[in-house]
Amino acid sequence: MDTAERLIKSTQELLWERGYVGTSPKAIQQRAEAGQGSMYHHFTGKPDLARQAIRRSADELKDAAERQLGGDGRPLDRITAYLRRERAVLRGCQIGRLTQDPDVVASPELRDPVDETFRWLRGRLAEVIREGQSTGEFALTVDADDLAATVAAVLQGGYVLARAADNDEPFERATRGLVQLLRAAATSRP
Amino acid sequence: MDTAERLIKSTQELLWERGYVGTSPKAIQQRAEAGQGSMYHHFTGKPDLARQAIRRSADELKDAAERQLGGDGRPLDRITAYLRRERAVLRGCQIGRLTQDPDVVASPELRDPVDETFRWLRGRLAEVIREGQSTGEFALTVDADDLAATVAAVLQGGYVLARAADNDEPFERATRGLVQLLRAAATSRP
DNA sequence: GTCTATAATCGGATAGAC
DNA sequence: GTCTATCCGATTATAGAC
Repeated sequence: MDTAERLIKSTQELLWERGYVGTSPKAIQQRAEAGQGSMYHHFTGKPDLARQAIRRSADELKDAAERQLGGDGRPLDRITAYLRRERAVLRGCQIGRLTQDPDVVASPELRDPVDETFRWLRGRLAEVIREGQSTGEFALTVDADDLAATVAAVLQGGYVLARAADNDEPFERATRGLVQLLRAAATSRP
Repeated sequence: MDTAERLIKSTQELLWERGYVGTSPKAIQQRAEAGQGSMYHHFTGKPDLARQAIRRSADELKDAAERQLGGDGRPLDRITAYLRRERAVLRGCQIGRLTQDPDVVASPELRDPVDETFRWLRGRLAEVIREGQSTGEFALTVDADDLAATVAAVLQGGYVLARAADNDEPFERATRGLVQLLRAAATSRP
């Protein structure tokens, strides 16, 4: 792995662990085992490096989500598989955590990939839900775009609750509660 | 309002806007219109001040939640009222945002009030849900503690999605989707 | 209680040598 | 491409005067 690549990877990790305001160029350089000169040769500065790291993380998140959502099972099973996927819960979401960073939301350059990622995720979830509505697996009484936002929110909120408790349990409860609700709602009479 | 009080209030606001790592003693002093000497006279340092500010915010959150959850309406209506309460969505949750702060989760002193707040909230929601299950408003097929976590997670995740989009819409969708699911699940046949 | 002075360290870079 | 030197402001205090 070359220097520029190591710098991006280190920045991804630090943004995940400490956020943008909590991450210094020096910390990035040390983790990447690169000198200051190298960093400022390959990137114009911290915002530039962060921009590229965030784009990389966004792509990784989309790929990982598509692995469950794009499967060939039934829609409800794919959503359930996505919710139940093995996750490092206490680390939180590398993209979602950036929404709490004042410097990220204030900068269009940094917020754009975050915005785009969740927009894509909600759209993709809504597609799967609509598919399930056409087969009768999902209740027709619930708007697909609303429900997609609910599913994405349970994950993001599950991370928040787990980190507050320093324990995976609230995350597991939140996702399990949602799956139970989805199953119960599927068989409902409008 | 005396100086110590203004310092706490300013710290609450800054923790909400910028988090712990993003908030400096100097910024707190300026917002409170207090000098350095005053701040270090009343508090031992930034962690002490943050601790007191977080406790204050936690109490405020609990009071606000209890206003809807402790009403005398039907359980489903109280949960719905809590979800639909007027909120400054784009500001996010003053307590939830702290879970993304590395220095907060690393310090028991600072994380404890956050943990306690969400523990209380989930417990309170579970009580209301159990009440609703006994009256048939909530499906018995769903575990009350799980569902309570789901409800809390939708709110916390709704904030995340809204801040990513710089728009209230995803929050409104997420909460609306949950309300629709709750209604649909209530009438389900196990 | 509040003020000003002082200080060690960090943050985020630029400049020029190699 | 990478290294070292240098810079200026911010961070998080402490000390002592008023």
